[in-house]
Amino acid sequence: MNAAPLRRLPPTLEAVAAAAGVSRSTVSRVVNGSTRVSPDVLTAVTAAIEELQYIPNRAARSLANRQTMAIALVVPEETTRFFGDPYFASIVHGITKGLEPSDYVLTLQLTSPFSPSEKTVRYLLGGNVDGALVVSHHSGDHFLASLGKELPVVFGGRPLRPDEQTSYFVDVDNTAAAEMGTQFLIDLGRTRIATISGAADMPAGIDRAAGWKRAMDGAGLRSDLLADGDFTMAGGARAMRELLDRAPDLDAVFVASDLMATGAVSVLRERGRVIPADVAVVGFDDSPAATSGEVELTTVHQPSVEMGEAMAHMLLALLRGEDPEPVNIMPTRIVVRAST
Amino acid sequence: MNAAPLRRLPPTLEAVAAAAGVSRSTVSRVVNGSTRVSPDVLTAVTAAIEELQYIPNRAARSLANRQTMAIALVVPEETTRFFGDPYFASIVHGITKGLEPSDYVLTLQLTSPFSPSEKTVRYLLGGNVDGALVVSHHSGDHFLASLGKELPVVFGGRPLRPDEQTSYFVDVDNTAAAEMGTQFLIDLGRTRIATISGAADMPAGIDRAAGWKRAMDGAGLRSDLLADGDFTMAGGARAMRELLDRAPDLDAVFVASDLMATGAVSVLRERGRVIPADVAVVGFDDSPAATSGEVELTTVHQPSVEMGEAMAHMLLALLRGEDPEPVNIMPTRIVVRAST
DNA sequence: CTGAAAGCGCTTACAG
DNA sequence: CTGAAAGCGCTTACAG
Repeated sequence: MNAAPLRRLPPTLEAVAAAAGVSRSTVSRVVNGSTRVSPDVLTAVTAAIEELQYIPNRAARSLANRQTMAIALVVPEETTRFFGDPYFASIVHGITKGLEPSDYVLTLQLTSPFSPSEKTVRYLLGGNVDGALVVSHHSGDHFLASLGKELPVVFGGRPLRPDEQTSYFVDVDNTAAAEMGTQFLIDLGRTRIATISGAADMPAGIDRAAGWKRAMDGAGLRSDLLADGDFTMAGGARAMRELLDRAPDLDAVFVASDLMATGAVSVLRERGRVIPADVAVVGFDDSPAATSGEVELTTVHQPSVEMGEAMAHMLLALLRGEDPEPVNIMPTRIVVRAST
Repeated sequence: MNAAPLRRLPPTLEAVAAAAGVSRSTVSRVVNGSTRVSPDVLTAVTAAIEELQYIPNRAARSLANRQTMAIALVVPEETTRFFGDPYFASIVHGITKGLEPSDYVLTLQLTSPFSPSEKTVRYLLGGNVDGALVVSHHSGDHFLASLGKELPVVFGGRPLRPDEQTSYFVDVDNTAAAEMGTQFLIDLGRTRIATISGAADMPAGIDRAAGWKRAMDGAGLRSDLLADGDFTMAGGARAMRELLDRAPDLDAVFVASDLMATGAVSVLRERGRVIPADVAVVGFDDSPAATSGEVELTTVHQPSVEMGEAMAHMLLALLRGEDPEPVNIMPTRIVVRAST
């Protein structure tokens, strides 16, 4: 007893061919946009397709031409973190936009940040997708880079180890961008500038901390005030408390993500600091978090949506068999708001 | 000139059969867990599969048995909203969990909240998925309900129009839950209780507003203070400002989502109200937003993760050809924190 | 319990 | 420009 309703079987290529009075080969050609079809045949076939509401069977097509027309969106993050940081929203938005004009669909693979689940690996290597996009603050692990020979993969964010030359990725120059953000604070006359960094095992975390240090060193300021905020709002708050305890006299803080900055701002106000009079704050990302908190944040803007699009375009190029630049570093800039 | 590297073709059923010295039928049986296989053959085949690292070709399998082993996650929301509200994170987390033990993969379809894109419809009806899960505050539209005959669909949230009997969905009793949240405020002795509702075109928005009104009416209190917050943080802030302007004397507010409550709390503090002394706040969801803001929120807890899981289970049952209860209403409860 | 054979709905050289 | 035919890698009655 199968409760599923019986459905009329969808029309096949065969049916269209019969309706149009041509062979299946011909229908296949028009479906796939081949030029070698005479005008009248084209018209007849198009009409038949329209009339029968024909939609090609994806499985049959995949089997025949060895393409799945699917792309995996691999997210090695905790679900809550992935959904909790607006930065990801922008990236995914960009990816969706970039893939829109193509016929590829996106498949979601939420997996552990440490090592991909067996199901994910099997899925990726089982010929279920034509390529993969990896989006994560952890993506520097490039755990899939080894699969680069098996499957075209594009990462969001540089590889953790520079020797992984095989990787394709799009990123910003996090070090230079963080240096710029910190320099902005220095130019404002601040001298006791702390930083709240992302986790030390993530390239974005490492590089932004390095950029802060470079600016501080360059200005002859002490770079002793660093606390790890782990790219979460709660972590940002925690780090801010720690920094305030260590250095009640700090007059500025460069925070490696807007989300963490939101947490930091709460703590600063809780402790009676006026922003920016007492403490100036510069964030990073220019995500919606920058403008949705208690104080609108001055921040280092990175073009997240465009980065997602660029990832999609790079993968699409790879899938076309082209040879795109493997590294795309996009520009950043400072956006000044109320927190400085 | 195709730049894509040549790859060794993956092993097929045929290869495994040869290696194990049996027919393809037999290998197919063990791959699919049929019981009608003798122990020694089972051992031999299993060994061959292991040795060759055989992974069944999904397209071939789909073509033969007319199952895609894919489920669409349809999200009729703006990308930023989808990613901006932690409620969705929990639902998707639950869905992922619920699908984990199965062999189904999840396909992501971000689409317009108003009408599904043509690409989405083609995808869903083109035999690319075996079923769909629709997650959205707008899901009451049940725009896909009409496809219910073509494709098993499970919604998060009740249909907007009660006559859509065909729908499968999981939800909470939003009216009762909102009434409970409001009653909690009444029992605290508050009398001038406002509400910030979700949008009026979404079932969750409508029902929670109705529940608030029911509690107010039941207590003989005036239910004149309602403002729409559109389920966003910014909307919550806007609504709070409006309510405060209209009724500076309000002493409590029931907010239809924690995310909106976060915005409302900011405004209340900005306007010098002490929470909960001057104004008590009750949210809805018990999402991470309830505890990540300036004040930990008392809120109506709904089991979002479990709801996602329930959606997955219901769809899986449908796909098995079973006949599950079409409606699953899950329990809610009050969680008391600092805002009351 | 096991195998031979047909069939799922396409694409793709190969002829013409 | 068009068609006949083989083949993609499985599953599934049907025999035995």
